[in-house]
Amino acid sequence: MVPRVRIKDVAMLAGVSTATVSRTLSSPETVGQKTREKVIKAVKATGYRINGAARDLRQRRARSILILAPNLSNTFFSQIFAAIQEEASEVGLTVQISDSRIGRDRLLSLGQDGRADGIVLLDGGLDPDVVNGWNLPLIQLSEWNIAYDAPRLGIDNHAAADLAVEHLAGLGHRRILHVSGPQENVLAVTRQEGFLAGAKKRGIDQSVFPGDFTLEAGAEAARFWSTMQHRPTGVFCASDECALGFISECAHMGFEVPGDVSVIGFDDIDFADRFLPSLTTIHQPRNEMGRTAAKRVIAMMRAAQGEDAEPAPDLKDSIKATLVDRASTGRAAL
Amino acid sequence: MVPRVRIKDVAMLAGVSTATVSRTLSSPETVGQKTREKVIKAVKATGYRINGAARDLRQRRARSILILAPNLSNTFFSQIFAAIQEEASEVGLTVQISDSRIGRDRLLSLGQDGRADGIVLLDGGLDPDVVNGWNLPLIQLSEWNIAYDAPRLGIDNHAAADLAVEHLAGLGHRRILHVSGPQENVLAVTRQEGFLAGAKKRGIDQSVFPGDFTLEAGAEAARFWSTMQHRPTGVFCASDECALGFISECAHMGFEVPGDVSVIGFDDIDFADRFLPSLTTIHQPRNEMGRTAAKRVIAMMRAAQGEDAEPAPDLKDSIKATLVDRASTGRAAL
DNA sequence: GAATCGGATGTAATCGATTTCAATGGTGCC
DNA sequence: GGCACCATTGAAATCGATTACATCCGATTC
Repeated sequence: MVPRVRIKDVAMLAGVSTATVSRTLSSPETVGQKTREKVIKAVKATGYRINGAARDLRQRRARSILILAPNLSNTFFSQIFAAIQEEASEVGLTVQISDSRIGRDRLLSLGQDGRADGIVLLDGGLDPDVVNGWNLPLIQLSEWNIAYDAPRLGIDNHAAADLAVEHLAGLGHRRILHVSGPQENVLAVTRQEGFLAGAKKRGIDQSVFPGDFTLEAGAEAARFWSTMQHRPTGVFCASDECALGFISECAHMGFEVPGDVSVIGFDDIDFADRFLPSLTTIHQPRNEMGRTAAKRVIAMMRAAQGEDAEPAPDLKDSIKATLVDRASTGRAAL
Repeated sequence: MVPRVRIKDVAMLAGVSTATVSRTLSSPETVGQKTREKVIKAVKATGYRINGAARDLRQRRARSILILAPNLSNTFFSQIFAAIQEEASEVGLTVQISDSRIGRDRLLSLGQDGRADGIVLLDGGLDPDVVNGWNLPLIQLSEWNIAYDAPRLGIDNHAAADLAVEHLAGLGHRRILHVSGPQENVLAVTRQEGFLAGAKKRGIDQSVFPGDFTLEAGAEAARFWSTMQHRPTGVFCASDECALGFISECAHMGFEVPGDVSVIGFDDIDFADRFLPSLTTIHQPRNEMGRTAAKRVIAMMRAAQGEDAEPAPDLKDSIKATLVDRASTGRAAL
């Protein structure tokens, strides 16, 4: 182990005080020309890097954003993470990630140990006491929970579900099955409500199969669907994975999509476009979601640290979901 | 903003010194029964949480692992991230992630600002000076670079490619096309070498189409394939995305998989199993990879901090890739 | 020439924990 | 009873930066 270079070493080498070195690095304009040069030379010579822990302690901030999601391996989050990290990196912040289902105590610690100064929360299922107990700038993204005392950002899931129904109805489908997500999930419930409202509004014969967003649930729903007496001709799945599972199982059972049944998904994951048939779905702009959430929470962090000379930039609150019409939906057979 | 509770406040409330509070929290067995109880009561009453920055500074460690990957939105990494975070969380470490393509200086800082004490590197394309300059426990995962002075972990890509060739050859294919990855990528090059060696060994007529792992490259390769005079009957793609792109484009052009051409991918991403046809591919155990890498780097961190009373657990170094035989490959037509 | 001003720099306090070292008091043994 | 020992505890040093405050010095003003 090479002994680390400290600010004192640099100061000594440059023949100045540590205060001057610190100033040279953080606000060079307050240091004299010649001194500045000496210091910079010494910094280069020693390969000095500021010790983050020391700086964080003194400044009572962590220069770090914490992302919490209920399941890091869910590929839906990947682009969101990437977008947040990009925004963060741009302003010199680091990014921590953690699964949000790691136990109450650990979770509380994450938000209270002073090593993060802002949070992007992608989980609406946590104990509100924990979330509100963090007392940090926080934004809810995608999922939400009204008990959390924090702004939220995401698409209008109710309206998006209505888009799906509208699309199927427009193609002449009069019987539609909804494969829902887990009932404890806000997104699932809201999409289902949107579906039900949309179906009712249009006088459509609806039914719901309880799923859980997974491929397997979709496959199971397909098997159920095949046994129905009056088979719905349209199916709206609460997630793309679920829709792919449905279609895949249909193929195995000898049904054609969209010939025998039109299927529409939700999310527009990467493979939706390349699946066979390509999947009609509701597009969630995940990149934009991550980016906007990051900007928001960064603005909140600035404000919390009293740097809010200028007000936080005006960011639009709601993100617009759109329907992408591909090959998995078609006219209803008569 | 609620003023944070400091250790001093707890000490005062419990009527003891800060040293005793600290000890109660980190090594309770050294504190008297009654004192311990008083302190714990005071901790609960105040809701005290240790300030991470202060502790990190004093102990000269960060309790954090840094993950670096060339593109966070690549869904191949999701499971790896999840596995690493799980292992880390279990031993009380936090996880930072960053794109590894953020510029030399930022990158150097990440490994030198003392806010991480171990690194899992998923990028073999960084400047070796930067990587070796970190001087932190580090493990290379999946991708690697011999110029990095650090252990590596991953599957044997050469052998895995041979598995693919063997499979196709076993099905009677005598002409095989390889859709490669970018030539500056170690994985791509090694897989290609394995392919070439495997083909030569078996007297197979080979050709290579230069791709870049993406869906689009696969589609492009398919268009190229369709124009070949003696069309290969087997195709080995360097990634699953690429294979899906190939198959999808084939379908659009009216070819059948595996009727007209057998396609095999690489990685076994989540959707490989549910694609139509389901994709024969080389399975990379990403969960195990992440988990093992995390264990390794944690052991290295322990050793670096002098806690290596016991030697690091004996972890197997190489991870085994296997071929998953699904529906996208079949006997070669005569 | 004295007083004033302000830019550049240094000294020392500070952030909030951990840990070394010394002091204390109780216990057991002779 | 006296002494050695051990378990507890506290005072103060420490980690490595930032920053409030004091100081110094040359230039400007009257």
